[in-house]
Amino acid sequence: MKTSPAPTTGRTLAQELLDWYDHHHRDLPWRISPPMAARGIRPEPYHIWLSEVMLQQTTVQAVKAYFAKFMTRWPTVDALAAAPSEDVMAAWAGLGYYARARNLKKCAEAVASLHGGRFPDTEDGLRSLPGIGDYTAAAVAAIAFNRPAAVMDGNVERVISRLFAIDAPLPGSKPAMKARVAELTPIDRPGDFAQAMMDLGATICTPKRPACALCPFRGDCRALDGDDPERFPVKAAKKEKPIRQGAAFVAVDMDGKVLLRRRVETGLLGGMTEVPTTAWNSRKDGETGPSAAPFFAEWQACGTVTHVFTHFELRLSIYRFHGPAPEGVAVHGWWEDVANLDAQALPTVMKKAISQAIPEAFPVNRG
DNA sequence: GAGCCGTGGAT
DNA sequence: TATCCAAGGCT
Repeated sequence: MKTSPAPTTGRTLAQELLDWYDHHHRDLPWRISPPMAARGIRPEPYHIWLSEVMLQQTTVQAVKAYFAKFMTRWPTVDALAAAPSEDVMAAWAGLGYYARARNLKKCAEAVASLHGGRFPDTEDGLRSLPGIGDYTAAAVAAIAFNRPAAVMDGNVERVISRLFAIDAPLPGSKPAMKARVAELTPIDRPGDFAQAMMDLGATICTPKRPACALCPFRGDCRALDGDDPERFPVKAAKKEKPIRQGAAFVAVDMDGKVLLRRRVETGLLGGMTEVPTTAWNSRKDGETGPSAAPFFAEWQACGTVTHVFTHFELRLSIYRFHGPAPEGVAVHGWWEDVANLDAQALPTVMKKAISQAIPEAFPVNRG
């Protein structure tokens, strides 16, 4: 057991990590692996940027299919900039945090029109673009442009907080932790260092049951010295989620078309497609029943759908109608063929609501 | 600075 | 079942 020490010098730690990365890095569709990099292959900034935005608060597993879809449909940032917003939103549907998709489009347009289709190659330049914050600016600068930027995400926070046994709770301790990262980041291979820290956090230095025996920092880790790595990082307590309730109305006309609407551009599910719903509030369900439907008809109750958002839980009562569409009902929306619902920008909660009323709307072809 | 902003997988 | 939380950004 070490008594003092100061973990070894920053350069040594970085070297230990890079050696580990050379052997244990993950192969990812947007990544240039060390052997490829050794042959002079550089990452494509567009690919790094797109993957980083998709990966914000989102798992690698979930991102892979979306990244492939975007690569096929929009191979360049110019192609993405020229795409209709509705197409981009529909392609993003299901991935969540839809402000990312709106900003993705804005960012692509800015790069295409203001920068000639090339991403800025500095942290500050990247940081000024829509949807690119501290993390993404540093990540793209380091990975795509080999800039020695201090990259800190949730993985890095975990690794650093354990390595130095930082007791101060997040997010307050973030600046101090970033300073540590900056000290450790090597001048050569800053991009690989950043990716190595994140791979380490994702595969070895995990939130639960970290595989410390396999960690390149096992001889330097203060948390491991203390015998309880899971204690880090220390985080501020989070508050509980309120429950909101509402009703959703799935209307199907005589041609088998469903009444849809587009949500306002900002806020929750901004710019996405929905079926008509009441407001989502905390009142009792009886006050938001079929009397709030988009038109008067024999609405049939068909159960409830529960969906958990980031800061509240939603309980939606679902109502179904099948019959001739009243005149003028779709002035603020449109009737969409059930067979074409997959091409719409429907967030998951809306697919759940529609599936409750029309079980065959989204055939379960998985598994 | 703290609240808002999705979703699905792991434990 | 409940909880956490994943390559965060914007206001």
